[in-house]
Amino acid sequence: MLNSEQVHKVLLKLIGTAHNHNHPSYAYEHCLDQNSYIYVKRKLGKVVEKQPLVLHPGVVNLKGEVDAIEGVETDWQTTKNTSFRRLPKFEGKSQYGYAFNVENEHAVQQLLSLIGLANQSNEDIAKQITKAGDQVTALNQILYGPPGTGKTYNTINQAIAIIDPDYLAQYEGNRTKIKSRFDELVAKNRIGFVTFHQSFSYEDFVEGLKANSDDGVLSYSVEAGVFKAICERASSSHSQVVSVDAFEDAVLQLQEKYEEADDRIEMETVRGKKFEIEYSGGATFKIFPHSTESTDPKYVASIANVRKLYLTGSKQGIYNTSYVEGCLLYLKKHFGLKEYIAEIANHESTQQPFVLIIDEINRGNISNIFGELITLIEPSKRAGGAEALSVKLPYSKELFSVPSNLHIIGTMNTADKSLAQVDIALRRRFEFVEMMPKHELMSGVDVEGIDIARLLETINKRIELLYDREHTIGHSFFLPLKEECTIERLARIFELEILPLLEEYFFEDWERVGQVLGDHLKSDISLKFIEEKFTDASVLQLMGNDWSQEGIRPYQRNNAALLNPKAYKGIYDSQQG
DNA sequence: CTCAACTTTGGGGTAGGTAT
DNA sequence: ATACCTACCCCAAAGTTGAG
Repeated sequence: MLNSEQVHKVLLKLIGTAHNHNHPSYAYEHCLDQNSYIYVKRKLGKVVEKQPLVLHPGVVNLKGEVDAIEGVETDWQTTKNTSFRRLPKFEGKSQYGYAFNVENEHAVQQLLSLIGLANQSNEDIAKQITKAGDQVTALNQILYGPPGTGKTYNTINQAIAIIDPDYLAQYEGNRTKIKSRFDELVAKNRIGFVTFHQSFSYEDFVEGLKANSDDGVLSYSVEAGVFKAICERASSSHSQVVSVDAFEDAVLQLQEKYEEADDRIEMETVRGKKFEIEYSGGATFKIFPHSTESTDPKYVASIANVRKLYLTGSKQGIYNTSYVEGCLLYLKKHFGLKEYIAEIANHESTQQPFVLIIDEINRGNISNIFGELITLIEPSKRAGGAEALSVKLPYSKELFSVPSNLHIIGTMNTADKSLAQVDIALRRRFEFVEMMPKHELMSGVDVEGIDIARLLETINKRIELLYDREHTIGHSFFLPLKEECTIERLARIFELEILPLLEEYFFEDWERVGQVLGDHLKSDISLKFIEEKFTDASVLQLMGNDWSQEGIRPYQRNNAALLNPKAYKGIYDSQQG
């Protein structure tokens, strides 16, 4: 059984000390939120043993639930010891709460969460633990695999997994939700997205000179590239950018609200004093306290000071503190501005992550694009790392380093360039994650009797045999069939995507393309996707009897087969031929 | 628009009183 | 002795002023 001092300590631990510096003589007051208090009995210089914890009279509504908690005991008699001084007097008399015995900290915790003001501290801790657990994702990674294996698609998931794992967990599988969150994060500059190509250069990626013509006078300015921009944002921010953004956002909302309302907005100070504000476009809000006679705007709350108070929490050097504080309070209450202090606490350990997605990373010339910065990417050489390194940039002459909260996700198409050919510099610095076709994703998709999963699996097995596994075909080419399950769609996919891809893989070695599609096993010629351009008869007609040259046998696609289900079945089932 | 120096206000904490 | 009340003091917040 806990006595008054122990309960008090437990509450301090669970709720924090923020609001309980003022205690009446007969009780410790603990503030749960703005309108909710609980008390612990208190005797000066002594310890109260019996039923030290006093809860709001309203808990009686939760009688059943409270009784169910183990280690909590009450006779449901309102105590006369400790009045709820925060509650208005009822018919001229103080209101009293119910007194409890509690067995241990856990019991107190359960009581608190029952009152509805769940001890968020615990939830937060739990969240942080899971976050830390998920945070094993490498700083630099490249998703590689054959075309159509959903590499780019997966970078979106990865990026959200890094930045907002809770969101991903919540909406796992809900593509539209995830995509919209992704777009939102891109808009907020938390995620950067670039696609490399042959002519992508250092100037685009890190920094370059940009010519400005000002009335015919040419001048040059250094312009930051994608990479430098996101690095700066990631490092300068740590958490500030996001919070400051949230703050500016809230202020903007307030200003807009004022415009719309076309009238003063009423606010309250910390003590509940009412005052109204006006905004006339400047850097301050004009204050009109209710309890003052003067009507001209004598007082102002500068927005800069509201921001300062928000960021530092210190009232030092801020004039008209009461109103500045009131404004901030209003922003928090009406525009959901979150506590900045809390954010620092949350993110100091797990800095806000940023993500740069580099699509087709192998298409760019790595040493041209990264230049000397390639070393800075290494986790150990990041800012704050063990062997932190920085470099002076050539144009701006600024000292530059890569922050450790920037994740880089690349995608690489192994059909373009096999892994073995990849720039050594990249291989050393990135973790490579293989993405292979997942034919099982297509299982159950049936187009006029064609088992798409089997079809894909068989094609890929043949390719592996004839070429290698890096030139297989991804499942995503066939994904549209899940929506539109028709032979016409399948024919389009083959005609426009699969066949061109195969032709490219095999350098127009048509015979092999045919083999991949099982044409060699089909006895019915009309089912072959690739047919000889000239029949024996026409060769005879064109070239005469003596002509017998091996090897040169032109092939062409047999478009008729594309719409024949049997032709597709023949790919994996030789019985069909 | 900022700041410092001021007065006024009112709520918390306390001691000590009162009722039980 | 305990439970509760309350007058009063103190101090931070609210409000004021004038100068820069």
